[in-house]
Amino acid sequence: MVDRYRKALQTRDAILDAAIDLFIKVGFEKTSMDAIALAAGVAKGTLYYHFASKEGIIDAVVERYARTMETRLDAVETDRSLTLLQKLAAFSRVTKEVSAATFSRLHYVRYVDIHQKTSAVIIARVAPYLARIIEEGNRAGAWSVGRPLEFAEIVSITTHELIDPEVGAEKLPRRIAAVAWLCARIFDMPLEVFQRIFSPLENLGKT
Amino acid sequence: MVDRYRKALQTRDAILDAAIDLFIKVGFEKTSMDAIALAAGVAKGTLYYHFASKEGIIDAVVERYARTMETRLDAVETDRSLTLLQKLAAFSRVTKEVSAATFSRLHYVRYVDIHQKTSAVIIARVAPYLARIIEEGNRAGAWSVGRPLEFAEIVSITTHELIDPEVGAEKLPRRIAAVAWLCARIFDMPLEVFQRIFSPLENLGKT
Amino acid sequence: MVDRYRKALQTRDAILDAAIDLFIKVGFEKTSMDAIALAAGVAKGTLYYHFASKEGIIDAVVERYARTMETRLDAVETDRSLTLLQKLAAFSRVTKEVSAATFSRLHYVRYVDIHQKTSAVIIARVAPYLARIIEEGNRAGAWSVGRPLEFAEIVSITTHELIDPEVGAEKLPRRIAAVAWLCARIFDMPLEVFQRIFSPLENLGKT
Amino acid sequence: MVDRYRKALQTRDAILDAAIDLFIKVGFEKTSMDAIALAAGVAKGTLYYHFASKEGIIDAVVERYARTMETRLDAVETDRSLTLLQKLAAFSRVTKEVSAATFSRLHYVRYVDIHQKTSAVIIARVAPYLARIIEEGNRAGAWSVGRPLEFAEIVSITTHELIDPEVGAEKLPRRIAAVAWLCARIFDMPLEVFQRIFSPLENLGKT
DNA sequence: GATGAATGAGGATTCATTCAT
DNA sequence: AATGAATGAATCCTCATTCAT
Repeated sequence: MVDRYRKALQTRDAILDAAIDLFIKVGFEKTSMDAIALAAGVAKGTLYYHFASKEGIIDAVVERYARTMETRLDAVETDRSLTLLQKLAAFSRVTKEVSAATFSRLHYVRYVDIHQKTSAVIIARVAPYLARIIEEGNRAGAWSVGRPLEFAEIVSITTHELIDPEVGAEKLPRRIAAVAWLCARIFDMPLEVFQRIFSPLENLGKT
Repeated sequence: MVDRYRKALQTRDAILDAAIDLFIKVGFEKTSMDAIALAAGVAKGTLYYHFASKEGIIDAVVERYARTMETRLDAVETDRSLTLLQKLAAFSRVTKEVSAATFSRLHYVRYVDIHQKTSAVIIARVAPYLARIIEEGNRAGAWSVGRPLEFAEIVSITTHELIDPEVGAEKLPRRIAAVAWLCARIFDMPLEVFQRIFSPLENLGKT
Repeated sequence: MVDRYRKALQTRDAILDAAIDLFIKVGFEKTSMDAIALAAGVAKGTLYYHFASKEGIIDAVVERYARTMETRLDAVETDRSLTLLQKLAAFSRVTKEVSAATFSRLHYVRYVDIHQKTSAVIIARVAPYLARIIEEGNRAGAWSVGRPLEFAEIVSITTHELIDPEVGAEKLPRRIAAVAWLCARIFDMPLEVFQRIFSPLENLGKT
Repeated sequence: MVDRYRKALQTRDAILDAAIDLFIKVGFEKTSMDAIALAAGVAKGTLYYHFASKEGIIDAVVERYARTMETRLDAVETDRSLTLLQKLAAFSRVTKEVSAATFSRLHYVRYVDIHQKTSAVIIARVAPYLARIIEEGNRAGAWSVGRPLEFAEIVSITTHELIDPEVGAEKLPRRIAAVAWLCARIFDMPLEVFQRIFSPLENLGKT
């Protein structure tokens, strides 16, 4: 009973793994269900046993990583040992890491639906974490940033968007520097603070 | 002779008009060449007389509007009667107008290629105009903004990206306010200046 | 032991009930085994425990109702208290009733196999009852009808076939009238006799 | 121009010919679009250039033969050189011939939609011809048949339906004899008249 | 300059059936 | 007696592209 169920979950995961891999490599539209089945080592029909459609697979993929992101950010948010700036740095690091592992790759899947779905996740489920950190700083008098949520959205999307290899990977360092400079102004803090915070981003393209 | 040539151009334009219309309405991928031919009132073969492929049509569409953008921004840039702030406002207004007419609509065409092509145009052919205005201000001592080109890219893409109806049209005013607030900080100028500059953006969604 | 056996029969019947319901609602071809299993509240594998195949289910469905028909018509045939005309009326009534409950519905299942199987049942297992009544009348001198079996087939199929809602329910009364008129001629009896016999048919469509 | 158009019509007809052939041989559902294309000697895409869908092909097939039927029956109806009985015989012969060539074959295509579509054609577009002949006879006093249209429907469908090889080809002669006997009674004419009229039907199964 | 008939590879989805448990 | 995960063959349809006229 239970074994059978567990086995099924494994199959489901194998499909998801194979799918995300192919989506990233050749794009969503150009990934056929045949290819996914082949890569996952299951029959094509099995795909439809576990997911309603190709669209359903993508939803599952996005959801799986949205969950990962939330779990990681929850840990940061509830960690009382961190200072505000450390939380900011942790936010940047975590989003960068999870993103590097999946989101940022998903982002380049040549399919607008995915693009929109990941953007939506970032806006709705990631940016709020950053916003809450900013608000905390506002209350504590560490800085004074207007429109925390909207600002968080801008920064989150911008780092997600501008750092697009296709637009020109060589520009990455200068862009990160620009974001750091921008944050320094906005938070009214020394440039070095944000240079340190954003420096890990530079490895992004090298995955 | 010339008439025939002119007629051909008209046909070409009719195809482009029909294409952009359909791309926006139902998306690029879901727009078939048949549908374009039907909407343009020409035979399917005619499409291939004027364009090498479906991809070629999209390139032509993007190019047509990149040209429009450049022409308009050239006029702003060479207008000696404008002050720096007026140029900033003019830049905002022009990009908004042309965008509203075509780019922003193209942007929502559900096809990553278009998305990337318009983003590329904004980065490579629109942002530099803004960067030059910022640099001019830097030189004139009107403000002091680091990394002008990268900053111009961020602002251009951000206004292009964040103001996405699908992400939530109701958030538009607050986001514009956030951008205005951000610029005020960056340029170190009164908030009202940028509120005035960005206020026309609010009508974007209402087209 | 017996309980288990009884339980199994209940499951079998539940499947049959669910199947006939779906066949009638959406047609045989469009009814998937999944749908039957779902509607019957059993697992898909159970279907194959009780029936060899989808085809097997339909045979069982047809057989179940052929049996019902025979049981009812046997009762009519062996009822010595009925006059010939009463038997004729009873035949009409019984076939109509059973048909209305199942056969006529089965008949509209959009699948030729079923259509043929029900027609075959009517020809081979229902018409003979009518034929024997006619022959009895021939022998008794009540009427003189040529080719009793073939005539019985024609009448049975005709009533089964012509009274097809899809062909036009509004024509039903006039068609029944035509059959009555035809029988009056054939049996050489007053029209009213058959008008009375066939009148219950008019409610057929209203089930 | 015109040549191209004519060629297209030929292609269309070739598809229709191939389709009807396969429908009859292996049934509608079991005839794949691939098979039709192969048999017609065209590419699969060509099928969809000429017909919207598989369903569309069947509609075209039915319509083509409905037209044939009408053309032939129009000729009979307007032929002033024929007596009433000759028209009756001609009706029987024509419907038999066209039916033998296509309709009756179509009728056995194992697909309810076709079955219904041909039945509908017989009811709506064939039976009325017979009804008009009967009415003419009623007016002329040649016979007195009640409910001419409904009677025409019954006879048309019956001959179409009962003469079903699958129900038992060996019963055909006896059934035709039964129909002849029935008509003799209904029209109140000598049996031989109708025996002569229906005799050509006996060859039906031998196609 | 324009046409439209023809192509054929490619892809998503359905579903009856099997079988280990 | 019953289950449900897994199968894979089968099928309809889409569509960018070609080319003779």
